[in-house]
Amino acid sequence: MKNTVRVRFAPSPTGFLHIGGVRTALYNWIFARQHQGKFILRIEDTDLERSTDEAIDWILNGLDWMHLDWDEGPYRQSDRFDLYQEQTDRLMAEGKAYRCYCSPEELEARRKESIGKGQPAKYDGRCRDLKEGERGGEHTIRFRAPQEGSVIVDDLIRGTVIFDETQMDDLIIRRSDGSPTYNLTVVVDDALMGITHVIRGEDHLSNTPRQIQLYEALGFEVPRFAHMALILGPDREKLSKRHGAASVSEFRNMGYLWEALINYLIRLGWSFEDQEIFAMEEILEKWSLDDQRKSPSVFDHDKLEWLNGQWMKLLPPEEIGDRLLPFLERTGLIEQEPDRDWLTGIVISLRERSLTLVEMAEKAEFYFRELEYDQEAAEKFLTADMAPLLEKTGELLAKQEKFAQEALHGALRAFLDAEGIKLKVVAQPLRVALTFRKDSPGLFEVMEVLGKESTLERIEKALEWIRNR
RNA sequence: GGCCCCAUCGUCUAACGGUUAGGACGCCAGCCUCUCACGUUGGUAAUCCGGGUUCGAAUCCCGGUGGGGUCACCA
Repeated sequence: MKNTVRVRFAPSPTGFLHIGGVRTALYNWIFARQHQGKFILRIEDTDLERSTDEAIDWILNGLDWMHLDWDEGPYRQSDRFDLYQEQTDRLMAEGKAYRCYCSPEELEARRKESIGKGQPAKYDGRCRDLKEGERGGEHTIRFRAPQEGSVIVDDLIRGTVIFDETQMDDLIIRRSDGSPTYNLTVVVDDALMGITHVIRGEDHLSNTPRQIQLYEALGFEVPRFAHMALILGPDREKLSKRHGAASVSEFRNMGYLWEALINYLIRLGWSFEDQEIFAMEEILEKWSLDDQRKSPSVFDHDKLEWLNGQWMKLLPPEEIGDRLLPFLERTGLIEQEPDRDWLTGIVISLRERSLTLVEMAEKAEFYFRELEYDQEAAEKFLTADMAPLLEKTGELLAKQEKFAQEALHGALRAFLDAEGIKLKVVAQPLRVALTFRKDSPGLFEVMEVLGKESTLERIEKALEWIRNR
């Protein structure tokens, strides 16, 4: 029987959950689900200086919001230092690691020197073959990397990548303060946790041969690797905060739906026929690591926005209503739970004209309170010669029993036909009266959501405004 | 600079030796229409360059060029 698939997402908690990070998590999550495997969350916080609990919260919340749940963890590497020490001791005992007494300053100086001479900036092996007691004091521990031959990375996305071992550095696996470093911890944990597939960003590809050396030195089975092409900013460099929004929480705050974000991310480097819209169930069915493109992708904000607009219409309006609530609260439009049917009506009227929840909340404002008239709109449409028609329309609406859009539409149409007036003529003044703006959802939708009382009130208010101008 | 990866419209991508090089976002125009949108129809726009291999190359090979990643007591 085949080993069950075990994959992991292993972020370091040194900042917000980056969009590239969440894509890595997404790939791993999907891969695990597709193979009835386990998705493990591991926090790589060996750098005690830079790791914060706050950042762990951001990561957990971000994954949570993206609906990427994990089966094990979160493990924290800072709880596992003993394990790394054990393995380091083993390497030392077997002569596969050694103490290095070179200070950071010393190393820096020698690095500069060799770069100056056009040599590769690798550790020069100064302490590699020290005799007992030759140097002393504060020291790190370095892995004695094999120096001849080559390491072959058989990558699921990139194919066979060959690295020359003569290029390989003796990397530090334990700092002078006794803490373990990334390249050791990642190998030890992936091995001990039984990780079968390491799916991560291409920025880790060059780490892979050194990690393979470590797996072999430790006698661990080497997992399969898959290095996915990176997401780039508009300047074609690795996407970062420099490029504006780059964290999950920012997208969330900008009113994006997680479904859209996932949909967007999965289409980077992958496609299925001419399809653009993918729900998670469909992704699980159709996506495959084997189809993943090797070239990096530029993050396109416009396309994400379009996709979000699609998802705003795709999800049930009740659901969008739920998601909209925090944004309405944020702008002070509601203090308490509004009537759900009413909220749903608002969503239905706005979902075809809002690309994000933020935009929807902004556009919804007129439903909640009376606003200042848009100056241009009022001047153009709330004119003295429109007053009589507006007034008659008000009277007509006042007579309507059933304040539903079809009925209202029919009634007004009949009235206007009898008078020989086009709907167009009264539509704009009416719109300004009801919504204070020159563009809005359909008039009759607005009336229905607003209700008879507010509708008549607002028409009355507009008439008064005309009289006073 | 060393090592590694990558290369089709501006962007995301399809075409896995034979297509008028397809779709999507964006942009432009028409239609729809009570406004704005949505929708819809059409348009704009690409195989980085040079050599091979082949009857035939976006596709395979080689070499350039270009872009990216990585070279920490960060992960």
